[in-house]
Amino acid sequence: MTTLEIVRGLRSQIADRLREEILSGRRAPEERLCEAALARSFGVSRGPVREALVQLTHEGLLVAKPHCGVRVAAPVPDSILAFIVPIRRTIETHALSLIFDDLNAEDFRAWDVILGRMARACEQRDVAAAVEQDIAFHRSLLERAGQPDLLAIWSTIVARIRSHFWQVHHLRRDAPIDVQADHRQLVLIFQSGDKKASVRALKAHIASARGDAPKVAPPEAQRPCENNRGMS
Amino acid sequence: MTTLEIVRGLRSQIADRLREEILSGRRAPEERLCEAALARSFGVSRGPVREALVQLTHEGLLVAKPHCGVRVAAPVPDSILAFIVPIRRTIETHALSLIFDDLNAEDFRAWDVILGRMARACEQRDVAAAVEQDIAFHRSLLERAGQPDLLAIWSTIVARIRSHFWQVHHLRRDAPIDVQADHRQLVLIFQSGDKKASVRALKAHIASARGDAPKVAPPEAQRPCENNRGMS
DNA sequence: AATCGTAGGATTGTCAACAATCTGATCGAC
DNA sequence: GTCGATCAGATTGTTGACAATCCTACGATT
Repeated sequence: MTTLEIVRGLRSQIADRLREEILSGRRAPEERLCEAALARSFGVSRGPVREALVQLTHEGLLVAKPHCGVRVAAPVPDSILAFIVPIRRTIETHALSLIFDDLNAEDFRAWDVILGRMARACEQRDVAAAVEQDIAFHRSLLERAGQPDLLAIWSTIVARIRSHFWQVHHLRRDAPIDVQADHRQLVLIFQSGDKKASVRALKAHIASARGDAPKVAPPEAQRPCENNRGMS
Repeated sequence: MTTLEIVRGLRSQIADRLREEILSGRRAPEERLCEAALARSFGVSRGPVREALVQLTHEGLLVAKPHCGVRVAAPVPDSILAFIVPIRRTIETHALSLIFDDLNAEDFRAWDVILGRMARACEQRDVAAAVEQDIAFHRSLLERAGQPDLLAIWSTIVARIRSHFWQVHHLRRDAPIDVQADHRQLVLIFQSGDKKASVRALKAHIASARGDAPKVAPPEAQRPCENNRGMS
């Protein structure tokens, strides 16, 4: 790790880089990750790498077997995805309800920063950055709610949804969706002060099919709820 | 770590012991945990302790601040508890639906073992053991479903519910609830082969301590069910 | 007397080496 | 020819020491 911001600790940095490599598809599912090799490639010792692997294992991107190292987890099946997206929606709308009456100028300023980064990412066709900002936006809702437990559950769910989001965007090489416009409109509704409408809009936002619902639904998977693409 | 089973790795053992200490109340909320002190008390090096702390942080029992170590997390507020219990219920009933038609003699034999341990724990007024077996029973449902992602989300939720369960039983010194009878009856219903009735029974079994709270959206429409005690 | 700066101690972050365990590949027996 | 045991190599699990950072208490200054 030659020259990187030193403020966040090697564990976090390694975890971030590995997460990005896995989600972008550069690390294939079932691939085994060797601690020593990773440590060498990052130019660090095995200690921080081990801790990062523990973390990513808990995030669901890796699976560990004692004395046998870790492997990249298989992608989340669509049936599970369809099942957990509504849970995510429930959590986020709940968080929004909690914070809505306290929203102030600073909140909207923070969202504006995120929206700016999102717009730039969309322009540059940077899927990685777009996904990150998308998640950052929704995460900010949860963080603002000040409920660490809610955030933890949300994170566990989103880690699964994120992988699917990446996967879809990686297979299809066409232009990244302009998620920025959607989110900006969402913020505008929040700004209007209409709580009910805002919750409704967020609910629709998370469920929105965005035109490209996966028509490749697996044969045996009967979707218990409406089709949707989850993220963004 | 003087004489313990050596098969599971120090990290898991340390994590288990710390979890038990935290949940039982022996470690007060906001208490700071020092790596070196823990390592000394367990008789191991700091490496495994660090990894265990990373794990418990992800489980929500600890909160970490860079360069400042970890502190025991504050207990989960009742409002959050009331919100996440229905989510847990949704996940478990979904898992039961998935596996129901595949249940075989071996599954029931495994449950019988758990029920035996649970009965013994109840007899001996061993809250710790009773909770563990209770959770083990429900976890087996998720593990049997063969969906690691579902299990991960469930674990995140249950970690929060568990702390509350422990807390309640620690404050009230009266006899532990006879959770064993409840679970045995549940298994009997499963054995009858009536899927609908089984799902309904499980749904009733998992109810928030303060009556049913918010509706969670996921798949099957939810119907009101009678109140019941918290976990178990 | 109150506040700021500073030094000491304690704690976390990181590293390189040792010990235990597993994988797989070769070799021999049936 | 197939199956099982054995052994080398690689990989993980663990350790103790070093470096960086932070918290606390003390003292100087206004």
